[in-house]
Amino acid sequence: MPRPAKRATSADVARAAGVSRATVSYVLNNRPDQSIPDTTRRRVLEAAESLEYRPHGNARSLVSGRSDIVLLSVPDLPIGTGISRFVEEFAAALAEHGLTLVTHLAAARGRPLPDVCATVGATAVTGFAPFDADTARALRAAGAEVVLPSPTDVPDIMLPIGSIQAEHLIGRGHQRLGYALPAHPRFQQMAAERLRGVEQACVETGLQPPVTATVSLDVGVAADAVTNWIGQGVTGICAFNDETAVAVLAGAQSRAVRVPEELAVIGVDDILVAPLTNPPLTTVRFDLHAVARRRAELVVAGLTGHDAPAATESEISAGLVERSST
Amino acid sequence: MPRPAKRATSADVARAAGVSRATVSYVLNNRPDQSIPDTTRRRVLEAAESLEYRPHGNARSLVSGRSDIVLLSVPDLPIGTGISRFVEEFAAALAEHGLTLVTHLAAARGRPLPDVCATVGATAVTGFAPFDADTARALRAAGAEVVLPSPTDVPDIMLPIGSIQAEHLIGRGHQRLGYALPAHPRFQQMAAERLRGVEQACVETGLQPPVTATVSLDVGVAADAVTNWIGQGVTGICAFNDETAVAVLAGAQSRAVRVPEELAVIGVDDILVAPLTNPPLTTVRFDLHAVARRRAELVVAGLTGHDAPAATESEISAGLVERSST
DNA sequence: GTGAAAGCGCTAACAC
DNA sequence: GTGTTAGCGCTTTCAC
Repeated sequence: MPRPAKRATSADVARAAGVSRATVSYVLNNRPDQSIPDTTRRRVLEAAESLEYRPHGNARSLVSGRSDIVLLSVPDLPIGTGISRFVEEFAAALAEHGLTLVTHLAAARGRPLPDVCATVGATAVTGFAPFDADTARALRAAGAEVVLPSPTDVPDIMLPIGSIQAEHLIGRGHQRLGYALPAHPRFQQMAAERLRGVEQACVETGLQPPVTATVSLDVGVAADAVTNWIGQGVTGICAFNDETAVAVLAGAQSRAVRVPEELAVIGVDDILVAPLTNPPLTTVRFDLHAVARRRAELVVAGLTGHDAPAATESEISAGLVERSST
Repeated sequence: MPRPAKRATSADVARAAGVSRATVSYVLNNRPDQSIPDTTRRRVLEAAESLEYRPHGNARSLVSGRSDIVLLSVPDLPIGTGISRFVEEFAAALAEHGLTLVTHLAAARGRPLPDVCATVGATAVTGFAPFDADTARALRAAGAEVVLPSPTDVPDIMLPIGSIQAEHLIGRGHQRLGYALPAHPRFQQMAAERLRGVEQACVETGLQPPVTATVSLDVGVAADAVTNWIGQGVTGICAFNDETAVAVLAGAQSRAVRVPEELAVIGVDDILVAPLTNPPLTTVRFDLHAVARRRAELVVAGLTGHDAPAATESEISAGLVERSST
């Protein structure tokens, strides 16, 4: 069978079916307000099928003035976290609503976000942290109808991770906590957020604030931190993430500090190797799948003008994964 | 200053500058074949600036018949690998050529790839494994000008990982190797590929083929595998990836098998915790950055019709990261 | 050097 | 019920 070199257009289908382009459009979009006889409908459908016709998204969004593209601004963090998982889940969730995800690395290289927003014609733009007022305005001017999260939104991906960690440790009887900060500069903001949660939990329980230390992914550095913690009577460590927690574990081991008897450690993320450390790492895992779905819902809600269904508490919360390191 | 509610169009700029839309187009696209007086040029530029004008990518590609969108089909693998890193690097590399990356999860959920290709109007489609003839044809019919890798291409992301691992071990005097396969079904194909590299290296050196075992991320399972390997005189293990390698390490430790004296282990990926294991994990790291750039070059070359510059050997190769587990 | 006009593929009023 | 027409924002001959 002869293959059309170029992709088929709506006009090709119309010609093949012996109808007008309007009719093709009606049939293919299932317009309820148009009643098309079954025979015509079938002819159109068959023609479209045999020509392998697919509507041209660009042209369509040009006329509707609204694309189905959602832009995600990804912070240029060192990898190993759940971010990529989030991205994939988010893309899948959006796809179910007929939306297409485009990610943009918010690194120095590459064009500014509003430019990208305009060139891809994004209808919605979202990121991990709220956009500042200027950026948000520029994004709107670039054509974005929905910009999330806004500064007033409780960023729904910022779960009370720190509190969960601290409460777990406190519930186990620990009276003096330490916090292991990551060394990478890009993580500082997120780390501060989580540390705040730990501090809050300490205050509420009448404990002193946690003793912080920056722990790079180096056994020596971690070992020194451990020694210092022990010296200050700290018995439980909340680590920024699992990698940092593994470093603390390694540091403790190198100083012959027993975990969890002398020092309990809790991480965040439940990375694949978490059950394989010695002892197996206790950690906080948040359900990226649910968070991503939730975010997709918010985007869709913003686009349709409807309110987003209230988030089910359990849907977006983080869960403790207890193993033997605490 | 009054903000335009809607995004500015080329016509708005023309009006503000007191010129025609054509002139705006010439100025903004720096058309060399048109000589525009500096005063006019400046007026246009200023108008565009003050209106925050950004060209509308959709409309542009509608007329040029070619979008700047590259579609990446991502296999639905369990995360923790370098895939996400590749995606991010790839997106950045494409962005430098003015191309936009859209990723699509090749999972069951979601529409078939050719559909997605057509709706986003992708000019190029690429993936990790070659597309079969039918899919490739459908993609072309959907408007893709470039489809990579083709079955005849040597998939440039499939580096000779297995060989590198095996050669390292053999170079250290190991005479009998083991291979630790991952448990996850989605990894089987990639694992088979790497295993093949190990087998090949063994054949070339006159060794017996490696003793394979499937090692899930469970200490018990790994421990049994270790015992079995030791029983068969195996002294060096190539693991499918670092997570699997960490499992082997844990298994060895639980059976009091000393690493690397009794059993050497080498992984792949250089995950963040690799230097933190006990002993620190030797691994093979491939430069995702280079691989991604290379892939972007291939796409651009295909689009422009030029030949891609030959890959510098060192550019796309994988590198050994020696640590004390071998 | 600059403007007028056509047209990319599609949808939406409005005729017939 | 279906076809005709206009136009989304942009680029691009082709006159002027």
